[in-house]
Amino acid sequence: MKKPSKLGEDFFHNVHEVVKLIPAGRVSTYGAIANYLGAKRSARMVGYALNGSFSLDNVPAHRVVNRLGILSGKHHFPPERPMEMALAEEGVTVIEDKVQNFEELFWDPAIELAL
DNA sequence: GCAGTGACGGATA
DNA sequence: GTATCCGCCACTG
Repeated sequence: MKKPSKLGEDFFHNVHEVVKLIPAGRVSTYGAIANYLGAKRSARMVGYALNGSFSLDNVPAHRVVNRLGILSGKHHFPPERPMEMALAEEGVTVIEDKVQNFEELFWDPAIELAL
């Protein structure tokens, strides 16, 4: 038997996997990912997991924002490459730390991966 | 084991 | 829109 815990290393890993599945030019939210992983009330854990994503190069954490489309984690990015810039490079318009056209760019794993 | 903290979300005022 | 409170769970001291 594996670890019976709902959240743990698997959760941490799953978050990275889902984030890596986000197509360029699209964005997702902590809540959506948490919901997809079955921990919709643990959106905080998603943010925590993304914090560990800095150990990896394949995790585009800049595509993950809060439900308002605000770059909540921009303060955790290196000043050399802020989220706003990374998103702009992919065609996402960001004004004052907020994703414009958020509803259209929103990518929900629970929906996109369910098809 | 307990308290504080955190890249959140929702409800309430 | 802002402020406050609660819930949820992992990490750190």
